[in-house]
Amino acid sequence: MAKASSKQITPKSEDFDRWYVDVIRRAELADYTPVAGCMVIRPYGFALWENTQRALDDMIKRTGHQNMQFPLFIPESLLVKEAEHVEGFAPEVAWVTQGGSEQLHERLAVRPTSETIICELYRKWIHSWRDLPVLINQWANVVRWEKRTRLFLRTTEFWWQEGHTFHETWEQARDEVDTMLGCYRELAEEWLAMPVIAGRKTASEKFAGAEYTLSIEAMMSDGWALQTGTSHHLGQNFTRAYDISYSGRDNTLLFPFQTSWGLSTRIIGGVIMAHGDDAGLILPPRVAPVQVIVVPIAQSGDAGGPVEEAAVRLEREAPSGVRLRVDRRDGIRPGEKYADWELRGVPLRVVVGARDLAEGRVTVVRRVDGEQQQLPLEGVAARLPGMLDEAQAAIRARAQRLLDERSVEVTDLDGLRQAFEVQPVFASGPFCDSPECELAVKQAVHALTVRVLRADRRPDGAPCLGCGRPADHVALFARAY
RNA sequence: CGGGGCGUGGCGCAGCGGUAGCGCACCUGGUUUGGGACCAGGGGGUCCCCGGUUCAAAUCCGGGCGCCCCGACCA
Repeated sequence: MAKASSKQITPKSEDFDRWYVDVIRRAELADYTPVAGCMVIRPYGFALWENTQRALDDMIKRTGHQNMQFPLFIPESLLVKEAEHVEGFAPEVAWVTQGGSEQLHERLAVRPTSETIICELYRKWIHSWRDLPVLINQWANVVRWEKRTRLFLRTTEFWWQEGHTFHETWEQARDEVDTMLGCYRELAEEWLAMPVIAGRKTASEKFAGAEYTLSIEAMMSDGWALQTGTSHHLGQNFTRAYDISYSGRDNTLLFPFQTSWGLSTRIIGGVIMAHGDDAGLILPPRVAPVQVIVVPIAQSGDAGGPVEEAAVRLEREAPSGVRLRVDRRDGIRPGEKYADWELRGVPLRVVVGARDLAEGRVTVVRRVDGEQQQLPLEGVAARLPGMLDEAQAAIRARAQRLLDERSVEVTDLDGLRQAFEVQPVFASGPFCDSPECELAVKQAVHALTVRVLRADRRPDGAPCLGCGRPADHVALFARAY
């Protein structure tokens, strides 16, 4: 039976943006704050981020990097040394001009990213080819002054990791950039169940100061693209500007090649939009703060009875590593508990009630598709890890199906136009990567962007869909957040 | 930065000259519990701010401030 509308969230199909905000606030992932454009990540949302963080941090360490921490502030003189970089970030930098009651002699930027200060410090520390490679990472918050913000996707302050490395050769930096993009792909696909398309950004979309930028792009369930991780080959642009030089193997003075790569809390927005439905979040088990919710169906006067006994048994028998919780809240009926945990995206629900218990069974319901089964209480706890793996796979498969269904091939601008007439899609087609053709694409379909030049596809001599000259790439075209 | 809209308990709104109300949420007690319960009681608001008009302003007038939505720019 339909309840008062205030208990429900806006249906996705009715208004995707409102659905998105409703889900985040009702599931208590995050909220607005008194600070314009800045959000607060609430415990449930932060637990989701922490699980994501842990998975990525392990990969960062496994690939040989170490964590460290740099200052929040960057002196103006430092920030401006790399021309393209400053120009790119200038409109988004927040400045500190006063400390206590005293005017500062030099403005301090609140870091929008840390390349510049890291270069300044490593200038002191890199002297020899033996000091290379430098492989470091920091988890930090950064500030980019945004005119228009959206929870998780674009806020003035956000949280991320930024990796920074220095290498002897261009090729080593290239390999690093590839490796880390691979980690991001693994995180997105294996942990967050979001299939992604990887590739290189066009000149207009690359990081300010980079030689080139790679990214992974995921499809949200409305067909829009979300860039969920980026990896930049910085060449020697910064190391020359910041005068990081070292003595090489042949005793000549050299500039190292540099990379940087980042993944932010934005990816949480991706998880929400990629998987969620009208009932709320659908979280992949590997990162879900609560993986299994046990709902006891209490009967009046049976405190300590068989229902509670079964709940306790599940708690005790759940294999370590399974994040299981029993919802013992009093005064809330089971239906409301179901709705509540569905909203929060918990992958599995175990319903423990007298009726099933009389036959020695419990009911297990999977969030992603509502699939329901009665299983013997005996041994059910041991089966949870397997069921969680299946749920993870089901979420991934569902996202893959969406991506497949809404991907199209195009060969000319007309085809591109037609592809977007019905609904937003991921369109792929031969592309020459000239600024003129990029503009032509943007004009052909409103708000359309070149997401990436796909790493997994070759044009095989097909003509560019913009100019007709032989294309060097297959580009992914989509509307993007 | 251009166009539009809105500021009234925590949230969503109504009231548009006579001193503030509804739904949800919240608190207490009880009955309930296999899909968002019910009954009874209760707490909570300088009606965004400043000024003006009036016997009387949430309501009318002037000026601020804040926020949201739609467009141009962006992880």
